[in-house]
Amino acid sequence: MNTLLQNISLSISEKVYLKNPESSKLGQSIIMESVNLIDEIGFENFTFKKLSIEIKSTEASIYRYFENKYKLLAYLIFWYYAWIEYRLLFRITNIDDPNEKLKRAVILLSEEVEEDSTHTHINEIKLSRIVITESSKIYLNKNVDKDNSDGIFKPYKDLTQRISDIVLEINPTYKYPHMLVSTVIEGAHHQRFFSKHLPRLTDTIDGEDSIVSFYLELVNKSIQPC
Amino acid sequence: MNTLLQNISLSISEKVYLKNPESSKLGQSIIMESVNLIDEIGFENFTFKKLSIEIKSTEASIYRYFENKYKLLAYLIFWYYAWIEYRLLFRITNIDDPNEKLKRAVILLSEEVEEDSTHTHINEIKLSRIVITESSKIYLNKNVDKDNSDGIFKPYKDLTQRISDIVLEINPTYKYPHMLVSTVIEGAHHQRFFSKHLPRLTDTIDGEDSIVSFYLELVNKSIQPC
DNA sequence: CCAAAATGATAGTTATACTATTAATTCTGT
DNA sequence: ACAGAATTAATAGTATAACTATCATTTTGG
Repeated sequence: MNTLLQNISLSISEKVYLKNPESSKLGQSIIMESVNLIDEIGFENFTFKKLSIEIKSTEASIYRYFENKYKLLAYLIFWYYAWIEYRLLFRITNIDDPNEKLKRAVILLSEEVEEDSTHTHINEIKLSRIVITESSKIYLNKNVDKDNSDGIFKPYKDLTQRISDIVLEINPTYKYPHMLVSTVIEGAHHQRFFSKHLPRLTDTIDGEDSIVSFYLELVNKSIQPC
Repeated sequence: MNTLLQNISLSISEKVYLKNPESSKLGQSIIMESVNLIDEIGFENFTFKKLSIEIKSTEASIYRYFENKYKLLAYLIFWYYAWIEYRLLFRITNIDDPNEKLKRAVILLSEEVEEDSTHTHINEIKLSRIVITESSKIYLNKNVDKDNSDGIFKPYKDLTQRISDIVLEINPTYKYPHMLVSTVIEGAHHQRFFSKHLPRLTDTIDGEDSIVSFYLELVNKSIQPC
């Protein structure tokens, strides 16, 4: 998988960048260091000025790649979702039982990312923490409709659609496949955050990842026709 | 209920304000107009400068009530959750069947707010839109642990706890009551937002509020011991 | 090796997020 | 009703963020 990942490039809408950061050393270091810096100081405190110091470049140069820091964040988030979809395909190839496919999908969506494929210049562990804390900021704003019509949410929609299709394979009459899947994706992020910072909103059980267990059970029961 | 609401004051941690906005005309107009302004232009574009113009006062005066705009937002969000808990108590008094109580709670959490009690100086319809779009911004940041230790999240935790208790009345062995309830609260907000801006992530069904139906079914099935 | 493209260095603009000071107004208790 | 206290208004000022513009320097590809 790692060897494949370095050869394919995850497709992200051209509307999120002015110049493809994959296309140059500088662009790649913008991506790599922005992940480190956002993870460290949080998106609110993150500025292009600070990033330019980290990468020993200038604000103006970063602005040649991204219009503003929200677009850069969008790039990172959608890179992540494209990466998740890519891993999903890997985990379900050659599996025929749709129940098993769905189980693997839900685990992928709700488990903690611990794997950092050293073959990309992005630290996936840090990026997954950024996704948990910052991802909603790319759509919870007044630009969402324009961004959506620019197609930037495609990787997210594609992932949701793909898993919804598995749900419908199991139960073609289930009425809310997309809501179920987007509830799991967003919910898993929230529960991860809550378990760390607001544990009273969650339920911890020794010796198990209760976020994974919770969503596995929730999805299973929800799609039963009973 | 409205007559009661004007007499009780919803309890919000004193840590979110410097001076209680309920205690003066100026404070009340800060609250009232901030709801109008945030709903209109979004929290990112909202500034104390703009608010001061709306209320025909000054930035400095607003700063005497709230440390910064995040604290003001926190005040609004927790006012909302305290209001929701208050309405919950009203809707479930004299109901004995825990299944009916839970049903009413889930409806309250997932339905659209259409009721504006003219007896408060807060427009609840606008506030509910603010909660949908902006509420996560009060905890998805680097201050969350300090804010939490200041107790500002209490109204949210109280509401979650109260509904979790109903879940446990129905099924005392259910392992994830808090996660289920917080998933419904946050999820309902997200689904409301998606249905308006990213409908591909949801499922719309003619003639019904599919967000309410989805969460009613999800909760019901999840807590079945089967 | 030369031209074009990319990057760096620097400066400047506007807006935000505050803090400080003093004057004017309003409230409170006797 | 009035003095003193508290609150609010008016104004100014600082630091930083979020850009834009210009020109010099470096890198790269044919």
